Amino acid sequence: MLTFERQHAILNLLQKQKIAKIAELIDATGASESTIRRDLSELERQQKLKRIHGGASLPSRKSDEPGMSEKITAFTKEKERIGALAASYVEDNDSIYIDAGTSTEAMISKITAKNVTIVTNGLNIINTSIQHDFYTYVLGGYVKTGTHAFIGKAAAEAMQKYRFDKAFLGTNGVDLTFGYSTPDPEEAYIKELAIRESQQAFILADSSKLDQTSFTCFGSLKDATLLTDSNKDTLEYLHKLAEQTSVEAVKI
Amino acid sequence: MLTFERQHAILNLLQKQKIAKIAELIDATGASESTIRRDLSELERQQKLKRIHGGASLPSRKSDEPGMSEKITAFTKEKERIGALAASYVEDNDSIYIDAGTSTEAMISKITAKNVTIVTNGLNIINTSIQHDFYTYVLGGYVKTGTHAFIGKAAAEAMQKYRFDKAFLGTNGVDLTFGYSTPDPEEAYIKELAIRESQQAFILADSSKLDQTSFTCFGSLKDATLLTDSNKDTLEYLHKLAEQTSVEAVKI
DNA sequence: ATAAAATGATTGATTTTGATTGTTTGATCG
DNA sequence: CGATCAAACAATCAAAATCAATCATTTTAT
Repeated sequence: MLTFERQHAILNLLQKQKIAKIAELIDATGASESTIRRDLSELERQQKLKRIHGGASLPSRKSDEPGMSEKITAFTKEKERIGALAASYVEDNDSIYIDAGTSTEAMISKITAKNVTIVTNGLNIINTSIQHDFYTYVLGGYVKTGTHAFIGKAAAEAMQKYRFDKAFLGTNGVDLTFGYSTPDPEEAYIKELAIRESQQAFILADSSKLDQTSFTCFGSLKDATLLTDSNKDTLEYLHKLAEQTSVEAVKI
Repeated sequence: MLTFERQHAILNLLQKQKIAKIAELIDATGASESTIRRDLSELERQQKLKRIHGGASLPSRKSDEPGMSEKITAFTKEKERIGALAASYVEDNDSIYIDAGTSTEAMISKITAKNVTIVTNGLNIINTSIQHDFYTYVLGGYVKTGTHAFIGKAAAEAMQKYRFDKAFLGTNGVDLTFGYSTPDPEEAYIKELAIRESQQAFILADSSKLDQTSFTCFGSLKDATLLTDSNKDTLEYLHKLAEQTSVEAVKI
C-alpha cells in the first residue's frame, strides 16, 4: 500500500469516526505500528489531524485554544498559493464565476486584472469580493448550512442567465475514474452548471482532496483544469491525473 | 477507552443531565474513580465544567452571573426597540421578506416564532439570519456598494417567484404626500415589488426618517404599516400619519 | 547498480491508569 | 455547638500502555 493511499485511508477513517485508535488504524491499513505513528506525525504536522494519546482525532476548531493563529496561517499557506495560481489566470475584463468555499476565497485578493466581474453563490465570496471592490453579482437561492452556499432551483435558474469567461470551483474529491465530486447533490448541480456555462473551468483542490471521492460527481477530469499543490507524496498521483487532464501544481 | 473519548463522554452526559455524580461517570465510562477524578480536574482547568462535591456540573454562563443581565438590558437602542416590535408580528410558519438595512437586521434576533422562512436581498441580513438558524433564501442580483443590497433585473425576477406572509422594509424617508422613498431607483423597485408580493407590509423607520423625502418613492403611506418610535417632538406628526395609515410606535 | 526513501522490529523513555494511602468535607446526632 | 462517621477527595506509587528514537532490512527511483 502506498504511503499516500495509507495516509488518506487514515483521514477517511477519521472522518467517519471522529477519533481512531492506533490498533484500528493498523487493522485498517495493514501497516505496522511504527509506520502508522510516522503517518500520524506527518499528518499532524500538516494540521490534517490531531494526535492524542492512543490514537488520533480530527483537528480542533480554531476557537478551542489560544495561540492558534500562527498555526492557522501556516495551514492556509497551501490554499493561498493555489489561490495565487488561480488568480494568475484571470485577465482584464473577464467575467468569472467563483464557487463558494475557502479555497476559492483565497484567490480573490490575488487578482490583479482590471475591470473584473465576479459572479458567485457563496456568502464568504461576496464579502471578500466587495471588500476588493469587484463588480459583484450573486446567484439567489437557499442558503445551505455549513458551507453557506446558495443552492437549489433559484440558483440553477439564475446561473443559466450568465456566460462566464472562466469558472473557479472547489471540490471535495478528485478521483481518476469518478472525477470531481462533492457531498451535496444540489451543490454539485450548481458546480456542473458553472462548468457548462464557462469557456474554461478550473478546479482548486489542495492535496488532501486527491484520490478522494464524495457522494455526487459534478464533472469528469477533462472538463476542467486542476490547480493543486505538489509534494513528494502526491507527485506520483499527479502524474496519473496529468494523463487525463491538464494539471497545474504549485510546489509547497 | 481513550482519554479523549472518555472526557467527551463526560461532557456529553453533563449536557443531558446538568449535573453528574462520580458513580454515574464511572458507570458510563468504565474507568476507575481515580481516572474520572483526573478527567474532572483537567476539564475544570479547561473551563469545560465545574466540579462540585460528589461530581460535576456545567459551568455557569456569563449571562447567569450577577451584573451581566442588567448590562445587556440597559444597552437597548431605538432600532432594537423597533426591531422587537416588528419581530412581534412574525408568527409560526411565516415566510417573510426582510429588506437590506440595519433597522431590519435588528429584528431578526428578536423573532421567537418557530419554523420561520426568511427571504432577503441584504448581505447583512443573510449573515444574521443564518446565525439564528432560520431557513434563509437569497434574491440574486448585483451587489450595490454601500448598502450591500442585491438589486437589478435578477433580483426583481427572483422576487416575483415568491409570495410573502409579511414584508419588513427600511426606508430613507416618510412623507405625508410622497409616501416612502429611498435614493436608489433600483433599490426602490425591489422594495415596491416586496410590498406587492406580500400580504402585509411593514416599514421600519426610526423618528429621524419622519417628514423626509428621498429621490424615489416606493409606496404610499397606506401600502404598509409604519413601525417607529415616538417622543414629544414627533407625536404631532405621528397623529397626522395615523390618519392615512396604521402606525405602531414604541415609546423611547 | 547505487543511493535514497520507506518500512518494521526493538529498545528505553514517557504517559496513563487503577489501587492504596491518608486527609478533608459535610451531614447526623447527642 | 461540637463530636462522630461515612463519603468524597488529593496524593502517591507501581503496573500497564503508549510513545519516540534507533537500526537493520526492504522497497523505490534514478
